[in-house]
Amino acid sequence: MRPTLQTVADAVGVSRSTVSNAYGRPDQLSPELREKILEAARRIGYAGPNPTARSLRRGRAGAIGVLFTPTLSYAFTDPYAVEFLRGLAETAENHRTGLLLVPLGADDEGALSAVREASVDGFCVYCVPGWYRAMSAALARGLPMVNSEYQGELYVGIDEAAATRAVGEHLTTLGHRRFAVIGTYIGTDPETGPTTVGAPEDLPSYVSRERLRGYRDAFAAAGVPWPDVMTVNAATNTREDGAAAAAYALDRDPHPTALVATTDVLALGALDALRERGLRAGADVSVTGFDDVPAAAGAGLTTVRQPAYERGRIAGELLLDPPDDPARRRVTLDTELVVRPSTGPAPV
Amino acid sequence: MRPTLQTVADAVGVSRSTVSNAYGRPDQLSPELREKILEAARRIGYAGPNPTARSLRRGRAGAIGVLFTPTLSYAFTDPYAVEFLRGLAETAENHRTGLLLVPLGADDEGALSAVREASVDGFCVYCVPGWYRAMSAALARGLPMVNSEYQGELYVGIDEAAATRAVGEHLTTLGHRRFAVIGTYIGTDPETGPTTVGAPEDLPSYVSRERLRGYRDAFAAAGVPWPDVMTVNAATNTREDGAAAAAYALDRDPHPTALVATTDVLALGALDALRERGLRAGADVSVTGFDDVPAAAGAGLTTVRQPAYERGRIAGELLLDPPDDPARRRVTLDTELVVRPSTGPAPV
DNA sequence: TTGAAAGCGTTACCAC
DNA sequence: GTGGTAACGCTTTCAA
Repeated sequence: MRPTLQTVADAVGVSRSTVSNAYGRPDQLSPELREKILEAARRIGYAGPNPTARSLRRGRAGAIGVLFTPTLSYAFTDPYAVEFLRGLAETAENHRTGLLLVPLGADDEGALSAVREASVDGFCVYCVPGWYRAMSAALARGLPMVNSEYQGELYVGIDEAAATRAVGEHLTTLGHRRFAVIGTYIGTDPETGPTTVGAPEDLPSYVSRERLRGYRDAFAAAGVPWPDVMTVNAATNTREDGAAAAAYALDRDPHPTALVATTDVLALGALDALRERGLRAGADVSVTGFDDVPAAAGAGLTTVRQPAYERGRIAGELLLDPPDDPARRRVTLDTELVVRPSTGPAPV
Repeated sequence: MRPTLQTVADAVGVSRSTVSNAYGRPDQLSPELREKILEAARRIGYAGPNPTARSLRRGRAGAIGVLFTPTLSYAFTDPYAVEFLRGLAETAENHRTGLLLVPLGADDEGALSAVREASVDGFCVYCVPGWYRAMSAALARGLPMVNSEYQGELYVGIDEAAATRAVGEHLTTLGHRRFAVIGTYIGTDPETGPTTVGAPEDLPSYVSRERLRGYRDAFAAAGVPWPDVMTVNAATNTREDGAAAAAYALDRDPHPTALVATTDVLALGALDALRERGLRAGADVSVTGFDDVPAAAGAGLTTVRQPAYERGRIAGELLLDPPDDPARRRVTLDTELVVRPSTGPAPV
């Protein structure tokens, strides 16, 4: 049987409380006794108080739960997500708090129970669509929760629509008038392919909705009504699906002169699709992304820089050390349009 | 006060056990009663059994602890580590198990308590030097532990020395005879700069030790004794420190014709240093790395490909579903020398 | 099908 | 400085 506090207490001939104090409140007993207890523990093979029992008793788990878009492993394929996590991890570490990556899995029921079974003091929700039931389950736990997408009590985000509006204006200024928008969660069915988005406002995913709003407004300002804009859904936020979605757009006749993707990963895929067809980015077709992931610079991709690391860091801060002033619990960070060679004047 | 099982039991007029069954063993009570209980819970605002209490009672935490090289956030800056984590996350998810990233922090004492306070069912230790006390603390917990570096009961790794021997032979075959080895944890002091490694066998870090052994053996076979090989320590596994270490080597006269780094990240930094000096990689100076991270291909870096994702996946498998056959609990994966333009014949 | 009782391993409070 | 006692919130026999 594994040793417990009691085992050690018996061995030394003191009470449980004293052993407990030896670990948690060294000032409550004499250094000699403490050393004697620790020594006995070592001899017996007692590795210290059981963390779960301690958590239960103390009412604090010592970890915050991280909810990521359905599959956990996906988080690590997305360079933006990795940066976000890095910021979050840093804050957590400073607060001596663990990060529990919650295994949402593919099925809804599993995700629900995973959220309900997570021993955490709060949740950081990232990139989980609002209609996903796991979100409500997390909310129901009644724990602090910071969300980068919805406007909750704790919030850190960017003005998504303003950012994409800037991208759209950049393109219309360059003379573009035929656009294709490539994004995830913008289709009625989850396949990669053309779709019709009546109005961006109706989209269930916050990020897609806001970003599309921005594009639409910019295009409309240049006289291009939304129904004339091609929209292509990407099943997942991967380079492959980005390429497939772009392929669809490029194979129309006439094809769009500008491909605007809602993420860099999709945009990088779009560049792949251009290359395959011998089209020159920025000359034959312009391409834009969003996020400014590390690979974007190398690919010469015009995009929106958003502070991923900062966003993660602040999310952690909000969760672990919320400001007293409610107003400061809602943070909006700045973004910046980064123009690179993937965009250029519309071909005549 | 937060509602508990009892609150719900009282509200419905049943016992705690029945409410517990409603959640954990639906087959133990009538569907009607169950629905009635769940409904009451919803009304009261009870989000389901407290995960910590459940863990305590069941004796299972439902998570595995991940121990990463001192700073947690570092894990996310290292592309190899991210791939490893992705594999681990996938396995964990399949087993409906969480991943607890343990906040080791910078100081030793903090790391110890972090390890002792982690509510987990096992540990996956990655890239934590053996002399780091957190390792012993993890060991002392008496939980299953998989280590990619040391030969424990559960092990998944590669033949590090054989892999670097192949790199060394590649270079000696190309005619190189003046080498500089750049690596982390190879210096007596933790600064970036020249150091003397009497014998690789004496290094405290398993990975560095093994990798240097391989280089030494290959160089020796070509008639270059170890003391003639320049060794430069890199304080951290970052591109910056790789560049700084390479700078030192390149600024000697005569400088080495080949820079062998123990990781790709360091090697990419070395390429930066070459570029700064107007030296051509593969022509003036050859450079090699280790890992084959995504950026290595783009940089034309000769390196050793090792299955990072697979390594993480298997680590998880070993922890969560250990094979009955003890022999199969120790896995060694294959590596492959990938030759790219960063290596070429030694200049005459 | 339901309920009573006995822990799981701790910590906090309050006497001594 | 030390030790009793009572929770923390749950699950699990076992008996009804």
